[in-house]
Formats: sequence, structure tokens, C-alpha cells
Amino acid sequence: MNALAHIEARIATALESMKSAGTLPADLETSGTDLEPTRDPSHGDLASNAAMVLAKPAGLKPRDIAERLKAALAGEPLIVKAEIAGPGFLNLTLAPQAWQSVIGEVLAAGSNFGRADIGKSEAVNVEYVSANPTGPMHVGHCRGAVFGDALASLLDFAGWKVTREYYINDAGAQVDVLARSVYLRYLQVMGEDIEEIPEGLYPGDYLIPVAERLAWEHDTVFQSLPETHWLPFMRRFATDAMLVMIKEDLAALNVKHDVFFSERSLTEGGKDEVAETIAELRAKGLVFEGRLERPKGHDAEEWEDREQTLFKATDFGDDVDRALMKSDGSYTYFAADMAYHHNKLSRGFRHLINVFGADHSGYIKRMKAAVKALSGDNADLDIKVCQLVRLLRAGEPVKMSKRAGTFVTLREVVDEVGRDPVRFMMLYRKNDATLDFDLARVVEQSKDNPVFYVQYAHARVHSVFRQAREALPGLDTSSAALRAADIGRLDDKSELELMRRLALWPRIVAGAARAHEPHRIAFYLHDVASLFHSHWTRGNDSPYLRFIQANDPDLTLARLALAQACAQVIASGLAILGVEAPTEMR
RNA sequence: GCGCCCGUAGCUCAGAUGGAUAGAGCAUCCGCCUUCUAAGCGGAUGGUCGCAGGUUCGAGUCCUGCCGGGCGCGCCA
Repeated sequence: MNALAHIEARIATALESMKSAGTLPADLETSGTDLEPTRDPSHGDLASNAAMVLAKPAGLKPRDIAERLKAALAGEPLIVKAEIAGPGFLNLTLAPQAWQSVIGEVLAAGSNFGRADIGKSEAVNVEYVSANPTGPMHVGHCRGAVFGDALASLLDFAGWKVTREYYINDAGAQVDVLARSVYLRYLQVMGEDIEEIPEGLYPGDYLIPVAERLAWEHDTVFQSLPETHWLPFMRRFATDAMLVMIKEDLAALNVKHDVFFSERSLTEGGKDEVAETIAELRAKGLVFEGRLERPKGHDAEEWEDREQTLFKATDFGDDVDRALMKSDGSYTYFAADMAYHHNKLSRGFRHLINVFGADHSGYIKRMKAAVKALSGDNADLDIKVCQLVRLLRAGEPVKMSKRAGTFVTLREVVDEVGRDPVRFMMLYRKNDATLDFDLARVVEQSKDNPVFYVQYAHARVHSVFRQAREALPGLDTSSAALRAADIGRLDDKSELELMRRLALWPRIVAGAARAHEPHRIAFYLHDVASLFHSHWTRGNDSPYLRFIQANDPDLTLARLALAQACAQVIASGLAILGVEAPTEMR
């Protein structure tokens, strides 16, 4: 059992026994107490704040409670020292074997070490990317894509049943624009002189191959037809082609989805889920005909006051009620999105997570209001907003032309620096902070580059194993042999520190999963790598600390076990982030 | 005007549910290669946690009000 969890349990039982002995009030609520790793080594390994938290409700002095708690823990063999400090902390120092035991746990559990069950196998739907199918993905999309993908992996590791979902916005006016843009390129392929791409159509070259394929498959059949004849076909043909392109981009980043959900499908095949959703809300009195006030700062001349179909979002915490129908009678994007979330709920999801780009932050309240209304407040929706990425090269901003069609594509970035640096760096910041991505820095092979730094730590472990097999040809380094190693011989300060850090992995996973913050994994891995490199280098000045001790196979084996445990935790963390764990650096 | 996000070292940023003397990388300065990979490590310098109140044993963290920056604000998606 994990040392942390073990001591936590010991404190809980100690508090219970104090309650039954009358030392503490019998009805005292003790769940608010916490045992946490100390930041300062002089405070021991773990600190309990129980005495301070319980002082007020128990009507006792913190130090008195701490004193009694200390006494109640007296028989615990793993605790070698207990000190009361500061306002009432109980600082515990654990025996080395408490930390040494983590190695056995890691080696036994392998890639399952740290796996949590906070999701209790409940279903959670994570929606991310959802880039419009009107062109290739650009660099602005990749943060949300990587974030969503890593979050999904993290939740899976923490015991959730995860569905990764992409909402395809293949309806609405933009799709008509796309269809007309492809048609124009088609005429061009047919030899017509199209001159300039008119304002309002997509000018990107990526549409030319699409038009060429259209011409190849259908020859001249569309050439002289009026728009009404080819538009429905062209919508589908064009969005399908764009989706193929987007899926290739996602594959380049190794971003995966289980479900691609088409907005168009909501109103196809004789059904209309949008109308059904609106009708359902209308029956609950949450949809009505009304007028909206012109927002301040909105040009009065452009504002047309009109009665329209509104969702009563203000009943659920939104600032204004939200329009569901456009003046031309079609649904608003929000109406379709409500129907889509209604669909998610009807598929049984009670936990929803949406990953948004920064420009959608104004959409959060209405979406939460919608889910609250649709689920009868029986489901939770968390929305994670990924802030902008500033693309740099050696400190200088990469110029991005505003002119449509010339943005930096995701593919260009991945092709230039590789998948791993993109993924790691996108996760090396909290999602709601803006992020600088330096194309030059992330390919440096130095400690300045966190991606390299963490991967190198993993590779170093494998290097040690290669060297060990050479230095000690007869040494059995199988996982069974490592598990049987005499871990008790690992008592050096930095070895214990490393083990202490490894023991925190399950706690980091649980915390990151609960907060929906995969960046914590990236920072933790950097910490582990740092401790590993540090310990490694101590072998320079103190050869007896080196992993390989040619005249002491048993000690070597024990140290290899520690190294293997480090590599395992790093590999597990990188797997969550979707980054390779290389066995050698090239 | 309203809403959301941000404000922590010279720079870029971590600091879960409130915990002890606020941390890391970069930059600057000083050190360490006869090595299991120096592709690395150690040390030093560097702080009014935007400002002012409040809540309490305790606030970078929670509440209120300001200041500064970003984003958004019906019939785009």
C-alpha cells in the first residue's frame, strides 16, 4: 500500500479512536483534514493540519489536539519522528522503507501505477477541436486539440469511461460559402477564366485539389447547371473533403476522436432534433417570443428591433436570453448546439466537458444554461477555454498575414518541429494562460527545452540498462529480478527524494483529473526528470552513487530498480500527454 | 456600458480543496568533464504576489471595491 495512503488511513483511525475515547467530541466532522507532503525538508516528510482544522469545532487548542494525535500514532512503525510545529502542524518523518516500498509498487503495477478510480467508470464526454470544416487546421487549433486529447487520456487513467467527440459544423451559411468556393475552383479546373476570387469566398489553394477530384469524378456535369441544382451536392462533397483533410491533420498530431458528430445530421433523414429540442423547452416554458434590448456599444443604426424566438437563458445564470431563430427563419448556431447537447444527454452522458478557443469565452454561460435547462440540472458541463498561442521563432513573433488563406497551418508547424514538442509545449502551460510557442527553442537539444529534458531523463534510464548489461554481463535485469532487488540499500538522500516524488504520482493524477488540468502532469514530469538528472550527476563527484557498481551486483540491481521505476512513471505521464518516451536520443 | 479571463523575480510561468520562510526555467554572475552520455549538475543574485479593505488560528489562493491588460457582447460559426 502506498505510504501516503497508509499514513492517511492511520490518522483517520487515530482520530476515530480519539472520538470514541472521548478525547474529541463524538460527533466531530473530521473529513476536512489533510495530510500533505511538506515543501520544506526540515518539516519532515508529511504534515497533518488536523489539529488546526479541528480546534474550533472541537473547542480545544490546536496544540492539545496535536499532542493527543501524536500519542495516538505512537505505535506506527513507519513513523520515525513526529513533531508539533508552527500553529499546530503535526510533522511526520517516515522510515526509509516507507518510500522504498514505492519502487515495488511501481514495478508490480507497471503502466497501471497511478491509475485512479475517481471516475468510478462513469461516462464522460469530452468535446474538442470541432474546427469548422472549411479548410485545413491552422496553428490556433492545435492547443485545444492537444489539450482535449490529453485531458481525455488523463480522465481515462483516472477511471472515467471517456468518449472523445468532435462536433462538425457542417451546416449554416459558411458551408454554402465553401460549396461555392469549390464550385468556382471547379470551373477553373474546367478551363474557365475565373479571374480573382470574389470577396466572401474562400481563396485558399487547398480547394484546388478538391475541385480537381470533383472534375475527375463527375466531369462536366455541373458546369452549366444553376446553383440550386449543384449546391446540395457540393455542400456534402466539399465538407467531406475538408473533413478528410482535418482528420489527416489530427493524425499528424496523434489526436484521436471516437465520434465525429455532424451538425447537419440533426436535421436530416426526415427528423429535426433542433425543432424537437425547442419544442421540449417550450413545453417547459423556457422558450418564448420576445424582444432583446440593443446591447450598449452596439451601433444603433444597424440594430433592428424585432420579435424573435428566445431561450430563457437568464433563468439559468446567463446575462440575456438567447435567440434561436434567425430573421430568415433558419436556426441559429446556438439552437443547433442546444440540440446537439440534448443529443449528448439522450445518449446517457451526465458529465460533459467542452474545450473552447479563447474567442468562444462569451459562449460559456449560455451553453451552461442550456445544459442546465435540458438536463433538469441533472448533468454537469465543464468548459475549458484554451487561450491564444503566440508563435515565435527565436524570440521573434512569426508574422501571420491577416489575408485569408495564408495562415500558418497546423501541418506546417508539426512538419517543422515534430509532434512531440508541439504536444508537450501546448500542455506546459495552464489552459487559461496565453502561451508562447517558439519554433526554434522546442527543437533545441538542451535543458532549456522541457520536452527534450523530460524525454532525455527517460532515455538515460535505458542508457543505464544498456551500460549495466555490458559492465555486468551475468546480471539478471528482468522485471522479476528487479522486483526481488534489495531496495533497502537505497538510502541516499537524493535516492529517497526521488522515491518520495514517485510516490506522489497517484496524487498528482487524481488532482489533475479532478481539476481537468493536464498541465500538472507535464510539470510533475519535469520535476521527476530534474531530480533524476540531479541524482545522476552526483555520481560525477561521488562514484559510489553511480547506478552501476561493478563489484556489487546486488546494489546495482537495487539502483536499476529505482531507475526503472523512474522510467515507468515518466513513460506513464508522457503517455497521458501523448508524447513519445524514447529509449535513446538521436 | 455589461460579462468572462489574466495581473506572482528583469523575462516566461508554476503554485488542487486556504497552510509554515512564495517556487521553477530563462537571463546575469561563480563553479563542476580522467564520467554509467557535461545533451548534464551545483551555487549566487533577484519579490510590496497590481492597489486597498474584509473573512480567520492562518490569504498569492476566498469576499468586496478600485487600477491595468486581453477577449466577447441578437439575426457568425
